[in-house]
Parts: sequence; structure tokens; C-alpha cells
Amino acid sequence: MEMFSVRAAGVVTGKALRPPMREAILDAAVTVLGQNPGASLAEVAARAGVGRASLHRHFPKRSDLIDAVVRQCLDETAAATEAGVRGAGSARETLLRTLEAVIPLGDRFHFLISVTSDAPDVTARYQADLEWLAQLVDRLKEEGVIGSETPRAWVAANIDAQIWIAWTEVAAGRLAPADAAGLALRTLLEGLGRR
Amino acid sequence: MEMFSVRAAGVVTGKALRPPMREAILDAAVTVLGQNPGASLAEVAARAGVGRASLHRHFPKRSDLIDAVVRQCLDETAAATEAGVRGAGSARETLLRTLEAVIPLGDRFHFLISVTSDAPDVTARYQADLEWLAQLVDRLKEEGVIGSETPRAWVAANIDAQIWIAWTEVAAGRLAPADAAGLALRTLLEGLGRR
DNA sequence: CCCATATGAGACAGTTATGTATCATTCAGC
DNA sequence: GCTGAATGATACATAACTGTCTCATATGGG
Repeated sequence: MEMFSVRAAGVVTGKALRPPMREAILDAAVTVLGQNPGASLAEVAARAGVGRASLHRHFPKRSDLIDAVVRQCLDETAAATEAGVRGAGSARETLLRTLEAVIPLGDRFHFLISVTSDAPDVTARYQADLEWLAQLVDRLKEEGVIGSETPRAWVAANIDAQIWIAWTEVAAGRLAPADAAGLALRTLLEGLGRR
Repeated sequence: MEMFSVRAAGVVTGKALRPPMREAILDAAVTVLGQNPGASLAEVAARAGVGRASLHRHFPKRSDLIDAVVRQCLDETAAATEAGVRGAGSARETLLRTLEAVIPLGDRFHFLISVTSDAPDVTARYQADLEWLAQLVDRLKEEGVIGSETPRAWVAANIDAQIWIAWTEVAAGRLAPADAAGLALRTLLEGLGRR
């Protein structure tokens, strides 16, 4: 079992890459709490390969850990969507690039949905993300990619669903990562019907 | 707040409809535990308007309550899909009628997904439902409604997602119940793109 | 009217998770 | 090698939930 994800920024100490314990705990929390929001901190610490006491040193209270994970997930999705927008011309291209960037973060998405945080700035950022998605939907309608009569909420919910489905299928090994975003976009716009 | 759903079978006692406490508890459990699987039994009892001790009289252990709710949800979805199949000719019509019947049970679906039961017969019935859905997908492909190259799991996941999205939108008041199944079917087969 | 049954309220012990504190150990840097 | 900071293990107190029990009450049928 590899304890630390590739994503964790390491500190070069000459030979080995030593990821800070904080990163290992956050990674474990995403996995464990995403799968079971009621999991104990002992489970998170075990998954991270860390003592329970050490977990409490970095995150004194359970809510501190939750908040930190939520914040990290928001940061990652924000960076991913920003990268998706950068250099994209049309709204359709923006959507495709966003799907490509966000689908690998499906577990982050799942965590944000399953866990409720009551920190004011967190909900504000979450609302901002929703607003950004709503504006993308409007642009898609303006371009004629999506029918103007389709409710905005319906479109947004379908985009979220495609992200979740694509990530699940990739994680299950039933879909090649490179094909995920394209299949999701085609399903979103053209459906499953025979063309 | 209406404490008992319309669905709860009542016992006619001359004047009033007096739903058995068991039904009230099961309804409350679907709502409360569906929203937060880690909720305490005290919350379930409060939602049902019942004392916590009375809840334990009907369901001695927490797992007994979970199992009973899962079983009820399976019964309801089975009845709904059976009603959907009855009298439907084509696979496409079967799909539409199934959507019409199942979308109102979206909270049941959500509960079945969010809660894990380890009772052997429950998992067997759950697997049977998945198998039934897989066969429907095959029939849809045979009829040419769905492209034969689309992976079965991808189709099944999309059907589940449409059910969930449609129920959510209806529950939020953003979609008329009568329009839900049709919109879901159209999105499923033709996508959101302008026709 | 009386009685059996079911319920609500409360007390209680057992279990689990949380958060804190202490102590020995390990590891990096000097 | 030495020192200090960080960690792991452990113990502990607290809180919350669970499951059981008892008792008072009400409600419906005979």
C-alpha cells in the first residue's frame, strides 16, 4: 500500500521525498470520510499511517480536520477549473477542458457533497463555484450548444452527475481515463441514443 | 408539519386514520437516515413524533431498523418497476414507465445507496435489481434506442443519475412532477444539446 | 366501569469516540 | 555525538449514543 499520494508535495531532503504528515492525514481523510462521513478519527489516522495523538496535534478538533479537507478540495477544484478555462475559446471547449480537469478530482467532489461544513467562507466559496457553473451554462445556451428552454438547474445537475459517473467508472477500471471527459461530454450533449 | 406520509397504510377506526407507529418510524428513518446515515435514533424518534423507548420496542437494535427500512425500500421499488413493466411493449416504453414509477421514490433510492446493509437476502435482492436493469439496457440496445457500443455500466449509471436528478428537482419545486420522467428520458437519450 | 395493552418519560449501565496529557523514542540538524 | 523537535503509544476524563429497565399514563375493548 502506498501511503502517500503522488499529489502530496514533498520536501526534498537529499535522498527521499518526505511528505509532511499533514498531507498524509488530509489524503486519508478524503478517502475515509468521503466513503463514510461518520468514520472515527482513529480510522483516518490508521489510513494515514499516523498515530491518533499526532492527528490531534495537527487538527485539534474534528471540525478543524473537516474544514481543512473542505478547503483543500475547494482549492484543488478551483485550480482545476481555472486551468480548464485558461486558453479555452468557446463555452463548449471550456466545458470539455473543465471535465478533463475535474473528473480526476471526483473523490474531492464526492467529499464536498457528502460532508457539510458550516464555516462561513466555505459556504461562500461553494456558492461561488455554483455561480460560476451557472454562468457557464448561460454561455453554453448563448452559443446554441444547449437548448435555451432547458432549466439551468437541470443542466447544472447533469454536469455534476456526469463528473461523478465518469470518475466512478474510471476508478472502477471500466473506463480509460483518457476517454472519460469525451464520453461525458458526448453523453451530456447528445445523450445515449444512437446517432 | 405532517407527520405521516400519504403512503402509510392507515387503520380505519371509525373516524380518524391512525397509522401504525411502525410506519411512522420507517418514514422518519428514510428521511433522517437518508440525509445523514450517522444520525442518532433519538433524531429518528423525534422526527416520527415517538418516544425513543417506543422505537426500541419495535426495532430492538439499530440494525433491525436499518434492515426494515432497506427491505421496505426494496419492496417499494420492486412494486414500482413491476408496475412499470406491466403493459409496456417496447423497451423504450418500459424505461419511460419505470422512470415515471421510480422517480417519486427518489428518497428510497438515495437511502439504499447511502446505507450499507449486510443482510444476505438484502444484497441478493439488490443484485437482482441491478441485473434487471442490465437486461433492460440490453433490450434497449437491441431495439436500437441506445448505441450498442456504449458500455452497459455507463448506461446503467446514467439511468440511476437521471432518477436521482429528476427526484431532486421535483422535490426542490423546480420541476413539475408530470414533466419529470419525460425530461429525464429525453436527456438520457438525446442529451441536453439543441436538437 | 374495568382491564389489558401500548406508549412516554426517565434512569441506568455499557460502549464508543473525542480531546488532553504524559512519557519514551526517533530523527534531523548542528 | 548531542540536542531539540516531532512522533507513537498509552492513559485518562468527558461526552454521546445505545440498549434495557421501570413506572406512570392513556386509550380502546369488553
